Amino acid sequence: MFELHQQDGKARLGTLQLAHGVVQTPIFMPVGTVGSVKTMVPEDLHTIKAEIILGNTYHLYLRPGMEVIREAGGLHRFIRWDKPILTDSGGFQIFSLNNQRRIDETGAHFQSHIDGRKISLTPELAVEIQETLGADIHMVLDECTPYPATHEQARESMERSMRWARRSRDARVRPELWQFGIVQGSMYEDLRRESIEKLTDIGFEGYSIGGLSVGEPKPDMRRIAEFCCEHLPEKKPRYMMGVGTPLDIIESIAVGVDMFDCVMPTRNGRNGTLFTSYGRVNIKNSKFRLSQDPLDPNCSCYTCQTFSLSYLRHLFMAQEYTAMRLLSLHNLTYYLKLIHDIRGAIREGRFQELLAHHRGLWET
RNA sequence: GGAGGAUUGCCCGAGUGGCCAAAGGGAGCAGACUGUAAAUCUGCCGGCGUAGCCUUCGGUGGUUCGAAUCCACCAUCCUCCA
Repeated sequence: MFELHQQDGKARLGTLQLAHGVVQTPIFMPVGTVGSVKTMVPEDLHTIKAEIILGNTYHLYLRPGMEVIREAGGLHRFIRWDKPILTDSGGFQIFSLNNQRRIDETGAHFQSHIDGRKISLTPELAVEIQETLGADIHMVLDECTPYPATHEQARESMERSMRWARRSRDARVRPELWQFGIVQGSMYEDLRRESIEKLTDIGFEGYSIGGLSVGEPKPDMRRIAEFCCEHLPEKKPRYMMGVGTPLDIIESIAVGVDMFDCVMPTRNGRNGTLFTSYGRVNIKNSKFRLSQDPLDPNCSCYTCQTFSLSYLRHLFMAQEYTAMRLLSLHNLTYYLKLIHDIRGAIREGRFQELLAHHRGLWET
């Protein structure tokens, strides 16, 4: 169940009681698409206080395949992560692999990015896979509507996603595992509203806001996030999928979002961009060549407690695996510390203050 | 002593009369990344604020309307024969 404990403005403090444990909200969930938060092992994730991580239906279904995971006794046991897992349905792959898939009423038909073979993902199969994985929370199969979309395109796409949501709900056989519906409707408030009505009529344990951060201007993203939160049920968790930057997360919490996931801390870490208490850092910059300072003096992570900027830059330039691991570790630590600080600020009624600080820090 | 071959921008390397400030790669510099086809991708990379101009392809001199490209000599390196 989801318990709402406290609010500061629209920012909410709550807990999710899931099959594999309790999760505090707001929460940031590191992304581990193929059964691994890239470069991290479970022990690292425990150290940085990750409470729940993501997996992906499409990727895990293709490789290693359900036989392997069933044999291991589910995804948790397979990857040795005993805390909650949320899985995405493959809906985002409909969006990101758009030139090698076909979509019709039955579902999405992909050409595998691994070996080219054809695979079909229906709403029912996506549920079956995710229940086999044993995800504490799984997503209905949806179409992440590309941006820009005309009102008509957005309506068609949203309505199909809503029909799929119905089928997904009907396909469920393990009620102890949560299932979230996903709001679509692009940048159109009437469509978003309609989508919310359809989903709440069906009834889910929580609701995701999908189709954002797909190239739209920031004001649109903020507007739609706020609009959705105003119309979603108060007593259910709200998950903004795939978002985002530190500022996106705080701004979204400010309008009432509870859950987030994003590849940004891990991918940007691997690509040399770091999030710190004083803003963004590109570790490649030559100004760090001789610096004996830590990456972030206000960070408690192993990377910042141990190594100099000079050494981290060297590792990155030399393309050492260690660089990717240390930088991912730092970024994830930053994100989880951020969310922890946000919770504290909500609890103590100074969320607006924290929000203002981060606007100043990132809006440059 | 003789016979061949080589010398290109930070490095490697293509280029054998104009389409060459000179392919390509590396290094370097800067940027991007939002439910992960990502240890990926983009831009810059002789000088001058651009159009354009200026100085470059071991050195010097020459041939030519025009030379990194042809000729002569010099320098350095490599291979083979004595």
